[in-house]
Parts: sequence; structure tokens; C-alpha cells
Amino acid sequence: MTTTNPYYARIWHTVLQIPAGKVASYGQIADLAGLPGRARLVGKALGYAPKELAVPWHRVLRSDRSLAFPTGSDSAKCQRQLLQDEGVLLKNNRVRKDDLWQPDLAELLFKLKY
DNA sequence: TTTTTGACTTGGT
DNA sequence: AACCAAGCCAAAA
Repeated sequence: MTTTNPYYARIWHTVLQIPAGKVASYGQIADLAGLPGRARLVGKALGYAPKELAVPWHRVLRSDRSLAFPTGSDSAKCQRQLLQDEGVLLKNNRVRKDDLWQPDLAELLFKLKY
């Protein structure tokens, strides 16, 4: 089942490392999760993420720092709201460069326990 | 097994 | 900066 898929688990745990108030791109998450070239799989994994894990899916956006959902859609509005609650404001559907997550690799690898 | 489908990315205009 | 075409790759059909 999807909730036990090892690819998905890796993705969820990686997304869990994004601190509040910061954002990362799908491709970045894929890379950090050890799944280069699988940005699209990240989106799918987030859609299947069990809510008990409380995966901060809203902190993941496209490489150009825009939301992945159509502007005005319910999901987009929800994501926007969640981000603003964390202090991440969107200018014209884009977040500021300062809000990009720049993880410390050593620390990240330690937390993910590869 | 083959084709289609994306919560994507990149490079060229 | 905005748009488009190709490339991408696991999943679902």
C-alpha cells in the first residue's frame, strides 16, 4: 500500500525536515530524499501522505517558487493560508528567495538516518 | 506489455 | 518576466 511504500516514506521524512517558515521545491526534496529526477513522484507522495504524520506539504512548491496548484483553487488558497500563518508571504503567487530552505547536509543526513 | 498521466524541471525564445 | 517544448520517470490504466 502507499503508506508503506519506501519511496514515499523517504519523501515524507525529508519534507518533515523543512522548518516552519521555509519552503523547498519538489525537485529539491526528491534530491535530498535520494531520488534525483523524481520531482513528480514527490507531489504524488504528498497527496498520499497519512495525516497522522503531519507532513508539511504546504512548504513544498515549484522550482520557480510558485504554488503547484492553479491560482484560486481551494488547494492553492489553503496552501497560501498555511504559509502565511508561518510568516511566508507570497508576492504574486511567489515566495521570497529568503524563505527558501537551505539545509545543512550533515545534519540532514543524520536526522534521516540513512 | 504499452500508453497515458501528472502537486515537475530546464532550456530556448 | 512569461511562454512553450522537451525531457523526465514511477504509477495507474
